[in-house]
Amino acid sequence: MKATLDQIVLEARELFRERGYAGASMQELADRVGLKKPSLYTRFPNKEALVSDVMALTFEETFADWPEECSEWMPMYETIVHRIAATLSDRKRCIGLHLAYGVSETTPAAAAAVRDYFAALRDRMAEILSAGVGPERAEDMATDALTRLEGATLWIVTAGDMRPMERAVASLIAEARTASAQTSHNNA
Amino acid sequence: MKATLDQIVLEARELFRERGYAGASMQELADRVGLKKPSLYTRFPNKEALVSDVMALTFEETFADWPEECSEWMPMYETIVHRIAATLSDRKRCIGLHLAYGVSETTPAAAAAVRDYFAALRDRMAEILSAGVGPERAEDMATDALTRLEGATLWIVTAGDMRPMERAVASLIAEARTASAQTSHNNA
DNA sequence: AATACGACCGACCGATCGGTAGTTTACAGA
DNA sequence: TCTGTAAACTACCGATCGGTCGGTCGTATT
Repeated sequence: MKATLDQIVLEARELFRERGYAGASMQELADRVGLKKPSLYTRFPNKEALVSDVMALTFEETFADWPEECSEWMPMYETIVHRIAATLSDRKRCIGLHLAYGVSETTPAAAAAVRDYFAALRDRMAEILSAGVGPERAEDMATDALTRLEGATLWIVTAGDMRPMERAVASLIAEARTASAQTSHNNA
Repeated sequence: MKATLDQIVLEARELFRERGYAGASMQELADRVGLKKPSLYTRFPNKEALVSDVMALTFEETFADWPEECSEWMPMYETIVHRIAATLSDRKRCIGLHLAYGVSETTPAAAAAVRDYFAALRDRMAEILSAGVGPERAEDMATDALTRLEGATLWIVTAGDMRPMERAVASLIAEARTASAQTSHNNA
């Protein structure tokens, strides 16, 4: 095998991130991994099938080497917020957001994969937050946290400005602390 | 003229919003406005040139029938936040964000148009906020407000969920009020 | 040595892409 | 009524799109 499956998925992710779903071509993916186009179709039935593998890989990477469940929630929340922000700042754009806008009803499997990715990410963050701020507020807080992290990529993409992302990270962590303090106070 | 320039730009915007820059084709735009493809090229030199017209139209629409400058800042800020949120909720996605991700160094004029659009929008919001929270905090607050509004489209696009957008609007307005109160207090 | 198989590739498919050359049509002004 | 002009048209360009066909090659099994 000239290229492993993981290499292809990694390169596909980079291509989707740069050019979006419609703008990414199987020909360029083949060129990047050093294969001819027909060889790609021995591994993937079609272009759309790449998307779910790309999202699955991205989710796994986000939670690679994840600490034990017995850890305290606040360091865990800080870690995941920092990891997401670091990836977005590093790659200059969000592959999930680009695909979310790029897929449509003509690519239902891809749309489902993107939807499930963000739902799973939100659920994992809500699970962590739940230990600190209670289960009622956790899901909304996780959703809004992703809203701000993803939204901050707008300024990276258009102007190369990282400061909105830095402010988002700082205020998310600060808000989690205050929310936790209020919850403890209410429970006391 | 079978179709006015404005009709074409309006339809181009809808097409870009749905399919992104790469996914939108001149053929489909021609079909939608009831023209043949070559007729489009009598009005626009190329596909890329549509982008700046689309963004200009969108900016003008956002500030159509804008109240006099002598108005109080808080109603003005509420109005613009509500207008942006209403458009995003209504169209289910943001044309600016879709284009921001969709254009690249191969379409520099389009990239510049999108960058300038968001910069101008942020500046107008900062100008309004400046009267309430002071010029130092205004620009960051305006930037972060757009971050949250744009980010909230993620959940509309992927899951049809409007609640994150509603929460973003509510908390933006609430934060503007508190920030204003703090500023008044400091000045007093 | 015969066989079976997965990885790979050259050549090709119909369709569509952005864009253009050359021609017709409709209408305004003289 | 004639004429100039702009808008729209038919027909086409080379390139690229996602995807497929038929076959080659190396290797592992028997």
